[in-house]
Amino acid sequence: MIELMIADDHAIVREGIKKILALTSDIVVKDQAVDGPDVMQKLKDSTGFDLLLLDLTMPGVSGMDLIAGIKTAYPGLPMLVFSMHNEPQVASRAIKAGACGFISKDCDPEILLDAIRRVAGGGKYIDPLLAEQLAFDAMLPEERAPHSLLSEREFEVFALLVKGKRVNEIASLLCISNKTVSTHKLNLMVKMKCTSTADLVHYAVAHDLFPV
Amino acid sequence: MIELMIADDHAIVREGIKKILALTSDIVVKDQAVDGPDVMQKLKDSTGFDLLLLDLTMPGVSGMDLIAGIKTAYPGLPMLVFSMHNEPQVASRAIKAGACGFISKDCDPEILLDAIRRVAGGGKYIDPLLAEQLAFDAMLPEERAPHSLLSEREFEVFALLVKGKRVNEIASLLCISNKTVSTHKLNLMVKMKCTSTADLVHYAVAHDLFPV
DNA sequence: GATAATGCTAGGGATTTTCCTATGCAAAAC
DNA sequence: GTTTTGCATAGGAAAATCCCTAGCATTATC
Repeated sequence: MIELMIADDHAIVREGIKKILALTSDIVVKDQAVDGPDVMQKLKDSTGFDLLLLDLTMPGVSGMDLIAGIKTAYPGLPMLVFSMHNEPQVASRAIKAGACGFISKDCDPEILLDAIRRVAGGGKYIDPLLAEQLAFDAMLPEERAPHSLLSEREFEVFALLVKGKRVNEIASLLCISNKTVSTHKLNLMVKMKCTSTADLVHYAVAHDLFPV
Repeated sequence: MIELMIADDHAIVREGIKKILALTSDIVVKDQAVDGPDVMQKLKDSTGFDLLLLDLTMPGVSGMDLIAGIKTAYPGLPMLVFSMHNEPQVASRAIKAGACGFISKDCDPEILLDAIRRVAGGGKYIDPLLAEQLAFDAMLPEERAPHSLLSEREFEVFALLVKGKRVNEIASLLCISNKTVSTHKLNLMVKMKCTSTADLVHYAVAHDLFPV
């Protein structure tokens, strides 16, 4: 019998998962939490969980920080993380932060059950679709995440642009000519396949770079 | 008997709603769709729906455009819109676009049922929490969300800027001078207390305006 | 060791955007 | 009925940014 806690701020999602799990005989929802602090509190009160099913995007603490915090406090607790977004980069970060598995919310219910059983059993699980994308990323350097192609300087400029700095401000900060910054910007935009600063920000948000 | 269609790209959410509705005897899920085009197709194939339960954030078409399009094509079909985020402004815009009701995904299952029954019966429904916030917003003009202070035209320019359009592009799209667009941009930046386009995008993402 | 590739740096000129100013218009306030 | 306020619209000058080109250093390749 797998006893797990669901952590998600959306009641409908929680209900959905509970109903899906109710169809099984080997998985039972022991408790549920609605945000980061709630998770920590309930983990402290009762340590008899076999698995934590954790939504990545909850109000309050950053999801990654929450994963890392739980991993530190309860190293033996398997965490299966799920997210609305199915960005390979996000999955990768969640795994690095200490999750044992990652699935997308648009996966089939059977996949959810499969993932829960594997992770609760000490195994690992990544959404096959995401795994495939990650594998492709690793195999084809040219096809890797665009931002990993940036040079140091380009990434610096990229970060400052996303923060809202203008070309001239960046030039002052880095003590280089605005023409140079402009060149970096041009080059990084090509590498990132973006055509505007707005696109850069969207990219940064989608990939959870530069967390607030 | 209320026959409805669920439109949501996340299987877990769809399952969750179905299971909640399965507990009732007067509501039945007749069909489901996973994205905007899918919704339109299935509406065309079968017009016998009493209600459309629509997720605002689906891949492809913008949620608001989808609502407006459905409203135009099927004026008699009641739409109950739900969203992950509970920004009052988003709810307000959805209603304006043609939705008959708006609930947040973190509402209680009972509220979902209540909302479905009311909207299918030709009534309206807004999440009480959101309604309260909207009421407060209306009462305290100074404390309102910055973007609610924007004029129609300013909001239009704001949306396009966030989408990555440049001033000149926007001028062409709206058939006005780039100087005018620039003025709108300047004014909206002041109202939004932003100093760069990047800030605008951050704001839009944080408040879940313009869902993809 | 020669050659090629990559990254950081800019200049010059074209283009875009900003900033200040201003007009007409409609609604609201007085 | 006049005044005020807010909105949409631009023009012109100035500033910022873009785009093309290029030098120089480091590293990789052969």
